[in-house]
Amino acid sequence: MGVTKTALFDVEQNELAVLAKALAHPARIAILQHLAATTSCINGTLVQELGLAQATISQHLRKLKELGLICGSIEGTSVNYCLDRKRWEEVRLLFQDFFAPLADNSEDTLCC
Amino acid sequence: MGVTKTALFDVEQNELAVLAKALAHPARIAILQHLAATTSCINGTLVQELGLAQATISQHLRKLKELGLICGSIEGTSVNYCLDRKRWEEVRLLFQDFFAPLADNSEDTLCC
DNA sequence: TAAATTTATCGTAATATTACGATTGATATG
DNA sequence: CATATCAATCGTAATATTACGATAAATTTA
Repeated sequence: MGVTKTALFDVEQNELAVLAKALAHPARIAILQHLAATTSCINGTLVQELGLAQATISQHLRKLKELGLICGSIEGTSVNYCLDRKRWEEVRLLFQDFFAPLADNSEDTLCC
Repeated sequence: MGVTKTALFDVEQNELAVLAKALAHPARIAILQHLAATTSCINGTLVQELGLAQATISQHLRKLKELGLICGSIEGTSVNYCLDRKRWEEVRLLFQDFFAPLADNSEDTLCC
């Protein structure tokens, strides 16, 4: 036990959950915000800015890379990371669609 | 070790991460989608629909309740759950703002 | 080539999450 | 009141996540 029962849910539900998991850590939120603001950065910069160990940052970057949210290109001895804007837009729309259904009929309060 | 270093990040980053964690499981996505579609439901219905054990569903519901996304009102021997629409809207805007910064300038591709 | 610099990966410890059976507590019904 | 019904909680096992030191791999520079 202790393992998510992926088979019980549909593709969209699993995809959303996996993406949410990628956002489920303040360091990864911070990394993405930083990339969105500066259009690029290197691992070393993040280590100084975030205050986590180099190995830890690298681990977070790998997770974001696995989901296609970012990519890195080697530049000398360092690596230049940036957002994958196409993927970013894709994910943005997925979350938008998830939250949309309730955006309009907010007048009837039901049990809350 | 193994515990998230919350103190290193600002309030918004931590809040987003905590909310993302709430969405980081397909069962909770499914529950929220269901509540958004039907305006209310009971634990028992979800047990049948999702195929997870009653205790597991209850655990997921508690997590969503803790974040204020849903609430339940007792109705006989069962509990009627529904979305907290005000909170839902709040969270929707938080994610919208998070994804917004990159929504426009998608023409320059950089390293990706 | 040797040393320095930078990132990735390995190994490991601490903690969190997921899942479920069993039990408890609360309300309805006979 | 006894029993049935339904959800919450407890206890526990399996797995995942987070963090970091140490080491490896790759590239630049002296």
